[in-house]
Amino acid sequence: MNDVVKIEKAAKPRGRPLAFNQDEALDKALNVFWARGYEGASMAELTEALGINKPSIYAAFGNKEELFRKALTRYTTGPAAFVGEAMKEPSARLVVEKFLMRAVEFFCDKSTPNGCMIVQGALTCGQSSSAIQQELIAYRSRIETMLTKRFELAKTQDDLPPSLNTKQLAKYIATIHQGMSVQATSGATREELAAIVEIALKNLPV
Amino acid sequence: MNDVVKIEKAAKPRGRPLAFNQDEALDKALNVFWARGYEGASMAELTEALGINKPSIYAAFGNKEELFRKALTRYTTGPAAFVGEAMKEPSARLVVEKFLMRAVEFFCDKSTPNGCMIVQGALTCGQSSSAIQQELIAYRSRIETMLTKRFELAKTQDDLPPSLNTKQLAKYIATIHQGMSVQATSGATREELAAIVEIALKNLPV
DNA sequence: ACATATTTATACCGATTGGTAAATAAATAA
DNA sequence: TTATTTATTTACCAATCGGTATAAATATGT
Repeated sequence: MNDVVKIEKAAKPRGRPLAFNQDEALDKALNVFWARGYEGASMAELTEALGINKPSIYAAFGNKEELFRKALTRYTTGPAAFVGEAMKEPSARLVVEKFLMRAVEFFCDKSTPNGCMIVQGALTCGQSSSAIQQELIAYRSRIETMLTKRFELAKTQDDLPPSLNTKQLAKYIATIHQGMSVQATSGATREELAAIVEIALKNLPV
Repeated sequence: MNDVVKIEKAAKPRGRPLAFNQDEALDKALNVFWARGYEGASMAELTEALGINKPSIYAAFGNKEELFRKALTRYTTGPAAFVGEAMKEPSARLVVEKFLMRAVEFFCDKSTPNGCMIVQGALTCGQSSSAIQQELIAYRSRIETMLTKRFELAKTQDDLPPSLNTKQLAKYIATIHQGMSVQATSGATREELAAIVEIALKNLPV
């Protein structure tokens, strides 16, 4: 009975209701961080983009660092979720193909900032941002690990030769990915990057 | 006679002599900008690294932007001069090989910051730094143009097939280069990057 | 109606940003 | 020696940085 009550109770919040949607605000913050990087995005620009005042941002998201982390999570689970999806492709070649081709579309999508937030979010920065810098390095490393593990799986499926150095191949793919992110930020077009992927795919061992 | 006088006159400067060597100071500034990027390097950190006071820096180099530009010129004509050197190799393959292999050594040199200053100097930044950002994009584009022209030359020497899209190949090489810069900044080792170059070189058309 | 809880807007905080004015120090020219 | 020129030091500038105290506004609970 208590359980029922707890479930039924829709828990109407007590005080003044939030005047903004948290997820929408996070999306707007994401766009600013994505385009400007962690340090390049000032709280002033963020508040303007979110359309809410600073104290509301701090109440809802903590501080700038936490706001960035929450935006980053929304990035990986939202627009950048294709990375995890690509790993599920049935062959190593298809995994790489999907990963890189989807990345090209993603980097050049005109409705979002160019390039990858994880690559350019804090490549270089002042001492005060080294925590974020290290976290982004860890994110990048994680993508490489995903590729490595997927290639290891492919080995057990006779999809890749047993002699293959999977870490090396993963790092090669990651390097192409990161390089294309820089290219996209510098104005490279979808067609140009697609041509790069085509070249890069030529020397896969399958 | 006047000419002789002009030449002989060693032009002893009139007032108090500079207490520091401009080139050495520029080298120190270069190291800070290289490691931290344009925005990540504060004037406070720069003055400390140079060991001279702010007014002396401003008197000698103008402002932060000009100091960065002068450091950048010193970078391209100094430690990064191998890029131009590589273009002089006798074949397209050797050009690419030298360019990428030297870049690996360069990015991982423990006596200098990791990665490439032109790639990470201002990939993302606040609005106020967009001039520097654009200049670095132009620098990157220039490297690509150098490669493209070198490949065009190779075509005339029967060193590359006439059907080859030289711009595409140049962009592919530049993408590897930029990706490796990101990797080096993230802690990749010389051996890891050398392995990437080896893979990348496999699909050259020669 | 009144107390309580929560969010809002305004105005502000100290620290740091890039940049400089003013005075002193060290050299040459006369 | 004295005037002139240039570089140094110290101290400071307005603007911006990330972050917050305070009080008014808006909801629910009783």
